[in-house]
Amino acid sequence: MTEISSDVIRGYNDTMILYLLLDQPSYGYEISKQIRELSDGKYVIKETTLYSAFTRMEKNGYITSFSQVAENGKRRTYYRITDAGIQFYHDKCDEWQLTQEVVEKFITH
Amino acid sequence: MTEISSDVIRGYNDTMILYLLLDQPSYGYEISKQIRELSDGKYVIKETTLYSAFTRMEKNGYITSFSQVAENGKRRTYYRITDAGIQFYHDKCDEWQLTQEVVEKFITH
DNA sequence: GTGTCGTAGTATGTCTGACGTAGTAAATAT
DNA sequence: ATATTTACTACGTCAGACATACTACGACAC
Repeated sequence: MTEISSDVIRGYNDTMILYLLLDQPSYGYEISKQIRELSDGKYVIKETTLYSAFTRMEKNGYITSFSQVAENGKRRTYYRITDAGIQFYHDKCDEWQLTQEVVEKFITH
Repeated sequence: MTEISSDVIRGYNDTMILYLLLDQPSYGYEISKQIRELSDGKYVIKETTLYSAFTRMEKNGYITSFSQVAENGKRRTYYRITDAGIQFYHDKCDEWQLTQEVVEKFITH
């Protein structure tokens, strides 16, 4: 039986970011907007949290970065998810299911 | 609109402990066993995590402690939930609902 | 009579993710 | 001209989780 770590949503920023990279590469500002929109404004990721997540995930091999000049002439750092990143994302989804089940037992509705 | 903090399950140990104190006072070893049992062994709280949660929550006014000699002659530190603790617990339950809704948007099943 | 297991903790220190604060710089809106 | 939006980087702090280690008592086996 898998034991879930107690350090849970704390690490779910990474999962949210990876989800948004599944379809195509993206960059900080865009990811930030998408998280805000997808969550209906309920969750707004802090810039420092976001960019440090990029750094951490690149170090862990879950994403790779490349620099590119956008239509508007600004240079952006884009991030692309790797196979290891996809794997990590799916593992986190499984962990989330387990976590939900556990936490639910201690919640009163 | 309430914004959820990104520091989430990380703080849910407190919620689980408080849940187990709702009915009657209890102590570390017992709480630990109950968490393991209620979660079907999926979550086993670490001793240090548990006892530091007690210290923190007492400081925050969510629980109070008293020492008592048990049937077996051993001295135990019992903890009792306070009104502020009950309030905190319910707030956490609400937060959990919100968090679930948000995270779900980024999870693939 | 000794060793191990279960009970019931305490002490100390480290690590990590989140985030506060601040600053840079170019493009766009007013 | 100025403010706002876009798109970051740098630096430092904090809290919760947890690793490691230690104490102490009772029961029970061998």
